[in-house]
Amino acid sequence: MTALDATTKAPADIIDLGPALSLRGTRMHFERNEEIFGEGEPAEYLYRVVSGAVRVMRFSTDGRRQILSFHLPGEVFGIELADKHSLTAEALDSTEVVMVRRSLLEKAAAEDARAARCWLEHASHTLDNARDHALILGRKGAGERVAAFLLGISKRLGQELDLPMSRADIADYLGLTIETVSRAFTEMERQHAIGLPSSRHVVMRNRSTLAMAAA
Amino acid sequence: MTALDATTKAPADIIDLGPALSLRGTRMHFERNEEIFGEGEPAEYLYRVVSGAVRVMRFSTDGRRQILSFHLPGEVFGIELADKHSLTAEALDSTEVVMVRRSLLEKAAAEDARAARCWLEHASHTLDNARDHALILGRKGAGERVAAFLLGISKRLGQELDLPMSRADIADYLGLTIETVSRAFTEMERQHAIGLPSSRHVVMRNRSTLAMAAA
DNA sequence: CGCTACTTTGACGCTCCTCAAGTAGCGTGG
DNA sequence: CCACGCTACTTGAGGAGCGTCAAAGTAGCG
Repeated sequence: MTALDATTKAPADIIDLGPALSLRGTRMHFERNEEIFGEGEPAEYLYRVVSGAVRVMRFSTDGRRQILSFHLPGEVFGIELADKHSLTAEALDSTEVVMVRRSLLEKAAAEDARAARCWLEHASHTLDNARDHALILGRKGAGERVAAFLLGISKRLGQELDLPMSRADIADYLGLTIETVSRAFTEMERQHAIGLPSSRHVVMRNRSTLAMAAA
Repeated sequence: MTALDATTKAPADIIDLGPALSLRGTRMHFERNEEIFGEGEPAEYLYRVVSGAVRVMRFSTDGRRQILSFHLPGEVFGIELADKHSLTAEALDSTEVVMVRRSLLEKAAAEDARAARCWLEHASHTLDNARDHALILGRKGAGERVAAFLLGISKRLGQELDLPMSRADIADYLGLTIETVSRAFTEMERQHAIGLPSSRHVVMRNRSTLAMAAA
């Protein structure tokens, strides 16, 4: 079931972590930049994006922000094992989510080994993404980072897409500054790898050029 | 049960992921720089370090290396859900490990919800470490990265320790070069934050200076 | 004792950050 | 409907930090 299917076909108030793990929850709305959960708060719920988009991030002690992931319609976030959140999640835009009490997930996992496995599978994918992210942050240049970001987002949103996040969000995701991200976008447009009819609207023109640039 | 306890008290050929999950395995020895498992290979085993140390890493397509974690005596690594490893693990030094067939773990998790939870807890800690790592790689300067590394390793090896890894390994863990890591070490010694009687032997002299530097 | 691998140190250059100015898009109110 | 102000984005100039290249120093090992 792809992200797209989830928005269109899945029942609106269900979080579906796999064949053996569907949980009923309640819908909730968040405004642009509104906090969904914050570091240190009790982790009472897990979430699925219905519409809109979400950023998940961690802060250093002196306030610098690292965005760890973006979540688009159909995607699940906020599943933690610990009682308290170690991350902060905010709506990128006016966003609709389904929230399910964590106790329901705990109960399902305790009663059904297949459900526990679905949970584990989700954690495993999250971990794999985090590892790719570390490779990007540790070993790639600015152009490569932005190319990797664009390839990742267009895999989820298609060849032509509206970015739900600002340049500042992209910068904090890629470990760069706003200006560097902006220059990379401009340069890719100049090379006809992408089209930029407006700053948030991206057309993937030459995927292989980008794949090359992402190394 | 701490890492130190595990080397001294735990039965040598047991991998212990928590109160409900102890698995018997077999010992195996690896030489310095020997591969324990490689990307793409079937993930048949999980591992615990008995003595020595291990680096776990991922490569970019053009061969650049990002070290994701180091594993010291008592620590578990190589637990994957996927059938194939997406990472490579190598011995940093002459290293003794216990290996347990993954099928045993799968069986334990399928039969006992508490065992599955232990597995999930391990994944959760791994993920939390990966997130801290992303913050370091994305948003910290060279000095801060090295300080964070030293604090992390001394938390596991004590105030006075022998680094099992080279400057090149530290550089590939922190997203820096050998030279930059070396310069940061020298600078910290100059500030009496650490002592460096030899290049691999570190004495933590002023933890709070380092904690400050790690920001 | 001499080789080899690792580490340190220095000089220089490139990438990306900083600071600053200017532009574009958009909602609000006149 | 346009003026205005706000925020986001772009562009440029200059500088800092880290990478690159080169060489010398050090330690382990046959």
